[in-house]
Amino acid sequence: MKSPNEISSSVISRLPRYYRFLCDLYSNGKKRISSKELAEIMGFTASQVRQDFNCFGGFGQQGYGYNIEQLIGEFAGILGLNVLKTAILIGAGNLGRAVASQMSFEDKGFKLIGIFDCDPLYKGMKIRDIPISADDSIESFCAEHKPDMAVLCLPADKAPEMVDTLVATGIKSFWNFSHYDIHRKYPELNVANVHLSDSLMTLSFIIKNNETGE
Amino acid sequence: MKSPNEISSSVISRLPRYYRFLCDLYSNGKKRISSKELAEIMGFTASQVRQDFNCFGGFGQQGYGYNIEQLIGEFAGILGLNVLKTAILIGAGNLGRAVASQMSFEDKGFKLIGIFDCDPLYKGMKIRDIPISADDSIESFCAEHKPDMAVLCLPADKAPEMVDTLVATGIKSFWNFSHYDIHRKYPELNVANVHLSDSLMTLSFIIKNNETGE
DNA sequence: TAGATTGTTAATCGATTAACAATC
DNA sequence: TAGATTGTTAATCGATTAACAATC
Repeated sequence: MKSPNEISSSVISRLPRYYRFLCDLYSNGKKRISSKELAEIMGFTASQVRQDFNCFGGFGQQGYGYNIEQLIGEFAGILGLNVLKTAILIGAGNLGRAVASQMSFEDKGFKLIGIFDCDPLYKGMKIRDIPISADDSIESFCAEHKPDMAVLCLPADKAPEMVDTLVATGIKSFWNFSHYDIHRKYPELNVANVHLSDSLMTLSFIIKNNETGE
Repeated sequence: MKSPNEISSSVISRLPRYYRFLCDLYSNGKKRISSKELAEIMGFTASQVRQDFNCFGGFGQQGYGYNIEQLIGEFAGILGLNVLKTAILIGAGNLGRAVASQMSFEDKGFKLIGIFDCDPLYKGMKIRDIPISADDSIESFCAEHKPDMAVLCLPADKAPEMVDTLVATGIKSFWNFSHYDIHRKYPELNVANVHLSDSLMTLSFIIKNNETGE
């Protein structure tokens, strides 16, 4: 059992994966699992699974293993999925609309309450019953609804100014799909970056080295 | 200088970031940089930058630092961005269309040559001049064009069968947005996974722990 | 009870950081 | 030449793995 700020980033990066695999197992009807079996499925070692789990508490039982339903509950709590956080989405281009319409925010404790775009083309459109509003209404909207988090789906060149605006209205957390490096200017904010192009470059690297290597 | 398979996954995960920051610096007119300065911008240590670079060769010059244009070229080569790879995209839902229309595949050496969806709703539509075709034409298309890579933007429940089909046609690399775990069945394939929901859960975790912690 | 599997401590392994001689 | 900064070796730090007593 460790205090939250002692959890290493290696462990943190594995938490969503645990949650995902456990939910999967449970929906397939599995009720309990040993560290050995889970490790096999996820490609870890049993030691690592037990070490990771024990950062947060002793969830298992000797001779038996872990109760999957209980584990799912524990991880939901660890990840804060049951804490309600309101969110707005900035940038209703292809990516923004895809995220707004497909991501199940609710399962992660987020509630999408507003969508904004500078292009009047989208005005009047709705995604999941949320109207797309003009950029210039963001400040008044935030003043009124105090959203906790902003999803950034706009081009990198428009991001710096937008982040300044949003930070000024009190938003402290960002799910950032743009290539603007928020942490550099605002190291105190909560940021999760999604760099799709990094992922594609990694695949390019893997392909290149498998072709020459083997 | 290390051989490709000696490069640790920690180093690999940093390569796209180096490339991204260096391109950024260059487009801002910067010509040379020291490990110290680059480290500061990227949030690494100077030692780490030099260690990382020297996995691939001695690109710098004592007393001077690194030439950014040269570095960009080296990293493009390391990442295989100049090797042409053809790609198809499966699943033209919101996410698939967003990826097809916004991702700059060309910059990473990929060429998107086909888009497929099981839903006839999309039939006849084009994205970037690439027509969306029906799922049942995938096999003949692959037999003819032998694509190197497939982007998977379909639901997890349809993914296993699709991967079997694609593997049978000879595709060895996948950019996987679905939650199906390809590596479990096919450990030999080249796979880069994108788990947007993992990223959002990580943000949830960060938010939760900053609120209680500070 | 015997077998299984945990929680946890100790050992190993690898990655990051520090230091410094080489050299531009 | 003096100053700056690399490439690289050594030291440190942290993460993963192994081992095992505790116990269900």
